[in-house]
Amino acid sequence: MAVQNKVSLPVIKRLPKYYRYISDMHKNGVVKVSSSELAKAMGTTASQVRQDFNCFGGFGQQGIGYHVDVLLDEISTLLFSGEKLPTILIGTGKLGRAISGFLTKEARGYSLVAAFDKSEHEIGGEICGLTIQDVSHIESFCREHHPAVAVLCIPRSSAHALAPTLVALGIKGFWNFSHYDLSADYSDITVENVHLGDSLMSLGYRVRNE
Amino acid sequence: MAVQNKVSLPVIKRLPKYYRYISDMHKNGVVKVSSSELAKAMGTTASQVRQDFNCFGGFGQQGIGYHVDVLLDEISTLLFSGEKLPTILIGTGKLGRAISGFLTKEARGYSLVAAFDKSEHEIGGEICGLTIQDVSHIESFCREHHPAVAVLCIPRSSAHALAPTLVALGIKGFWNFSHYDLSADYSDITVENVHLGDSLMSLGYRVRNE
DNA sequence: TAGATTGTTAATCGATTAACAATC
DNA sequence: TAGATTGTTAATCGATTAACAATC
Repeated sequence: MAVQNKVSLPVIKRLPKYYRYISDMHKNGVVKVSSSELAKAMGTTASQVRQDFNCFGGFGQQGIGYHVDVLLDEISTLLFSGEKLPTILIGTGKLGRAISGFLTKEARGYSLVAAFDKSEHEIGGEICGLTIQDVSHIESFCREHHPAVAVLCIPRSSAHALAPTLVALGIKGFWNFSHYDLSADYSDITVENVHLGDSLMSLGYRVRNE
Repeated sequence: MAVQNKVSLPVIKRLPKYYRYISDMHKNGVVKVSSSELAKAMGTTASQVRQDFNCFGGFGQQGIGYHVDVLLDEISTLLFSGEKLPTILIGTGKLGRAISGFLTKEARGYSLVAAFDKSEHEIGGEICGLTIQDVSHIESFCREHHPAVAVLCIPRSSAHALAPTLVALGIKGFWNFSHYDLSADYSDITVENVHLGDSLMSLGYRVRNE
């Protein structure tokens, strides 16, 4: 299985949705599913389902369909295989606390290894079982522990200031809640942007104008 | 100006980013900008900038470029014109608190008018200056106050259970943090999904496999 | 007028959908 | 074998990019 030479971003972004629907089916005891059944449930087309799965080598059997457990295994492997990604949180405000709670309690494949803030008020405090460190210690921490992912819950200016350091220290992935456009300034890193402001603005536009 | 018959979703989703960059330029005293300058700053192409702006009638002057203040005005009008959207929050856990804080303090164009939860522990408490109400009162509240937007910070099962009621009560826009796929089950409503789980999974895939 | 840069049409590119041969 | 459904190739669709005439 698995040829996955350059799978396109739209396909990758659909993987979690497949994972959600197939997990559900598995929980509900569904054993076998066809591309058209899955497509109907998910609101997409059978063609797309088959094209997507075939990006990773194809998980089905001609004439039969897909075994739910095989599908779940394959997609889980794609999404979660290997070591947990050591992750640091930067910014322990309200949003940082909610997000790190989610990451440690509900997400799979990540391990929160440190949290940083610049405020005296936060440093020394506790978050997800970790002691909040002064962000000025971030460089020495990264040199020693080599985290792979950074979660940015800080304002745009701070993110802009910190980004070159983090990239130089070998951070490969950013879960970016700041409004700074990381992807514009760096290549060779992976960024998932969660721009709450952008999201609200486009929602507003559509509610008002559609 | 403004012809905007059916502007495509990719264009709409780019509006907030234009807004951010143009706001910045305005703050920094930039008076005039060409499509190629703006494109370079934003990491896109001059063609796309001009195509995008022309979806809304075109904001520039041939031979000259775009006036930053005109651009900012036009895009602000598109994004924020008219009444603030009356908005309700459902789910006042950690995430709900962070998100409603963002909506009331940092976002434009929205007005949080009520917050609901189902937990005894939350009901009667305070959030963003509002008293948290029992979610069982949501129907009568909506009949009286006609909110336009609902922010869903509740688990998937609750969202699934509540959605038909909310849609029937006339909610037009959903800012959906639950993992329930609203868009699959309803049309005629506008949904902005913030699927944190999906976001983390696709980040993980890319960090591991790229 | 000449240079610059838009607005807009045309070409390209990529993603989605349809079709069908392979095969269980 | 016949029916079903995949894997995969071909056609379509839409979005992005390029080109160029309009015009400031």
